[in-house]
Amino acid sequence: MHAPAPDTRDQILDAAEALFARQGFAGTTIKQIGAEAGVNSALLYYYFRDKEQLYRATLERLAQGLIRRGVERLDAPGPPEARLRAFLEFQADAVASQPNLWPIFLRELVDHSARHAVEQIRLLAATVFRRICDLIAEGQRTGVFRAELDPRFAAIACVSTILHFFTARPAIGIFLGFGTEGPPKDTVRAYARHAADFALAALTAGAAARAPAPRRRPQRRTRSR
Amino acid sequence: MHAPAPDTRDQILDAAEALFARQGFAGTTIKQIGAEAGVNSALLYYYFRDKEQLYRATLERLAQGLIRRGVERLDAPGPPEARLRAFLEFQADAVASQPNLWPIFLRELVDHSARHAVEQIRLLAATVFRRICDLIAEGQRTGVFRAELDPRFAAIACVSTILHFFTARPAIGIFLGFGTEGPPKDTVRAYARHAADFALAALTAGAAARAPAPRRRPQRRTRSR
DNA sequence: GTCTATACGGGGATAGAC
DNA sequence: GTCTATCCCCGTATAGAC
Repeated sequence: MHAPAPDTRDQILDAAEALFARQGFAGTTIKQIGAEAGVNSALLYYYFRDKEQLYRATLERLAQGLIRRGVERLDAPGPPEARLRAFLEFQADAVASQPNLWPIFLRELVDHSARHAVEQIRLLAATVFRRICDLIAEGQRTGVFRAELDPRFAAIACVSTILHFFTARPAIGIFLGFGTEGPPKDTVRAYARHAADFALAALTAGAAARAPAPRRRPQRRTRSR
Repeated sequence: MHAPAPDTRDQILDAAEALFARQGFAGTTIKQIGAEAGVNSALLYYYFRDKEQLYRATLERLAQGLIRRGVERLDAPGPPEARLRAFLEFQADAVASQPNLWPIFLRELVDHSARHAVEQIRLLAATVFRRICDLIAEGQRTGVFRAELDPRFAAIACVSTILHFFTARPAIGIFLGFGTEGPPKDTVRAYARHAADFALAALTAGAAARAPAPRRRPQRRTRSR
């Protein structure tokens, strides 16, 4: 589309994203953002109506990418358990490799009860979350996942095992004998693998895995709605 | 012990705790705390050196209670899986019933990387966290829990399923079709039960549960270190 | 588009009267 | 112990020159 322009506007957005992630909305000043972006702070008011609009713009940009790539994973072909595992690993990787992603949403959750991100979260609910639930329900129908679980609760629990690790990183660093900076990269990767195993095990535990043949129950279509 | 005194000092601590939990450290003003406590804001400097010391005092008070009651649960008699389940349910209940508890520690994690709470977290590591790990290791020795899991990672994952629910409450509210205020109480309780089941299932999945009789393998001693 | 200068409000902390 | 009054700094946002 209209591709070019490593514009001033983008520089401002990048600077704002990094600072909001590190310091939160209230903790970040317009002058800091200007300095980080290499422009005068008054210029921010030329591109954005006020501090809040700039903040909302960073949230939108981040959510877009997350949803797009998350849906890619979830729509890939394959059996439910493989797709779920792939998604959980993607999620851990996304959060670990994009240092602003989770901090900024986490802060939005605790500082503003997600008030500035309702739109984005509704989108997440209708795309990523919905697909995870469908995936789990599908696994339940085919007998690889336990049927007693509420798919929505199960989806939340699966995601929790990954995200809380990053939320509580400083504390976990201490628990595991590292500093407050949190565990090093390879420990993070090891935990991510463990968490995916953990979640999958919880779903499949005692499942009618030995229920033979793919039993062809009328099976309602998924209705991508 | 020295019981009396619903002192001014305590009123200030209570007010500070509530406000720090709702608004964070930076978001709360000395004048707000004074107003909420019903005293003049300058008086805070008579009881506490500055805003930060007041903040640290609230963190200490909360951590004390948490550790004391958590250890009670974990030291109760019974088989590992029952004690772990009891602890997880206690944790959900503690966080749900003490509205300041998790918000204040969560904010300390994201706003200050737990800098003001290192002492408390070290204590948690040496008491509650350690006991959970031992509990899981014990279950692994007796064959009720899967042996492949790293007990420390497993402990983190168990706790995550509960805590993340409260962290992400506004988002989860939207996911489940409620508002940003998050799901109502009975949904929270239902999720907590589910999360405990989920965690226990992950631990016991395919475990030698059907391995008969308490098989008396040489069984290394626990070595309380 | 980008800058300088500044108005305006609010927060932490202290001095000192009672 | 508790209050009033106040100092000083810093943040958002605007006016207006270049």
